[in-house]
Amino acid sequence: MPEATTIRDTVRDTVRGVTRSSGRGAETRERILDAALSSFGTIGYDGTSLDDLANGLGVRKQTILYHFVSKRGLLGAVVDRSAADLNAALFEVLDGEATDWERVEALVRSVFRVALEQPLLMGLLREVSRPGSPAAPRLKGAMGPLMDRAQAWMEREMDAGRMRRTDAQLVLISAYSTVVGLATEIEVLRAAGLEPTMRTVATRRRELLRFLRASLDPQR
Amino acid sequence: MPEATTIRDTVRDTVRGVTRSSGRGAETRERILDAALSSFGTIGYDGTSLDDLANGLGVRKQTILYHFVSKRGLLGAVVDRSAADLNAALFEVLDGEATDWERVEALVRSVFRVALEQPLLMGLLREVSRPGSPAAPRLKGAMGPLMDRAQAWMEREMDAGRMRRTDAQLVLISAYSTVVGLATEIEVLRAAGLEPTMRTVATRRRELLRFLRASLDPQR
DNA sequence: CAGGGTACTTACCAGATGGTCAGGATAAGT
DNA sequence: ACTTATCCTGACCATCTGGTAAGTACCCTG
Repeated sequence: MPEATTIRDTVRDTVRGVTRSSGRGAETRERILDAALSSFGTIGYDGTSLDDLANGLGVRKQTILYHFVSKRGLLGAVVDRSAADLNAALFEVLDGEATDWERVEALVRSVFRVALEQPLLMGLLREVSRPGSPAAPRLKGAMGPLMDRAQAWMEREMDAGRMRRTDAQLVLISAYSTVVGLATEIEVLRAAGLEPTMRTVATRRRELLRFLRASLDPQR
Repeated sequence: MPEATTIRDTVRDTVRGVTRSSGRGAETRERILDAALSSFGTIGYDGTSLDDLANGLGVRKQTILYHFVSKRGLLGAVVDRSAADLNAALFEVLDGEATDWERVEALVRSVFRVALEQPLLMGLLREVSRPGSPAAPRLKGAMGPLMDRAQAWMEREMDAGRMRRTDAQLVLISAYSTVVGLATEIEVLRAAGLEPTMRTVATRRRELLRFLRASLDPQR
């Protein structure tokens, strides 16, 4: 368990979120972030104890505080990194060559891919988008630019008549909550004893696309 | 975990949990349940402190523990009462005279009415349908009969050819998660600075009905 | 080899938390 | 008047919480 920090991990760590000095501790830092994401996303922020988190990692609690100053700081870092992951996936599509309806479809597929590959991230989103969450403003700040960009694009499409004129923000939030709701749904399915299949997810995706088409397609 | 208490206490608690002699303390008990529902549904179970809860009621923490033995006991009582409210609303429809598709619509409208009248209840559902929630099995037990009844009815309809044959449980869970997701959505809307309107809710309801029709209508 | 920065730890703590225990007040039965 | 049951409270406590302070071990640089 002690796992003496081997010396040669030095530079080979790809720092994902905020650029951080890539020393020996970079790996530990990432491991803490991973565990924290998992814990926050399942048992919640209040339900997570730094001691438990540290024990699960074979590390002392003070190591966590060394890297992230405070518990809130840790939550902030987790939110930032997760938002960065989401942003990367979505900006890629927004910058891509797909246009019009294809782009909407590509966005939806991209989000669902992330949701499937990183279910923990969805759990975090659900936890953080709670009214009293300490990280709600942080999430808003981290996701804001993406939302603004998407909204601006939609409004350009509407101006050009390629999209039906509606409240872009409302549509975006509906789509967002559908995806986050999917995470809940999967958990409820598990609780009911059913192992969620691809079918559930595919159905939900089809539903969302149908909703978007109904809201946005100028032909209807 | 002494957990002992006297036999008399145990019996008394059990009795109090189910029926509830209408003594002087009944009012206090209900007030505690109301406040607990509100607190659990917003800041969550772990985020709720018995001291704070009691202070908000102008009562000592021991009063809460007197009525509900433990914090978990309080959560259990809150879940039970909320589930009873939901059950009452839905069984009324299931026992009503509406048939076939009308009954499905009546059920959906009934659920949405409850969600609008008691948003706190939706918050509780979201909190409790979390993977690690201490009340997850309790909720399952309290809502199980209703789900079973609905599922049985759907399967009868399928046998009679009035409903397309699908996995009834899957459809029910999807509908459930849509409704609970609505609560989240409203909160996110608030966080984004938009005051949620009737329109949001109506849109979601229409969407859910469309999904159900697509899943169940034998004509399609 | 001295000095400094990084990564991590041991020791410790003040406050909050859920919970126990021993009552006190009031009303109702006998 | 005595008991009994219900409802509520003050005093107290073990435990856990996030957080501080002061090291220790290690590498890199001069």
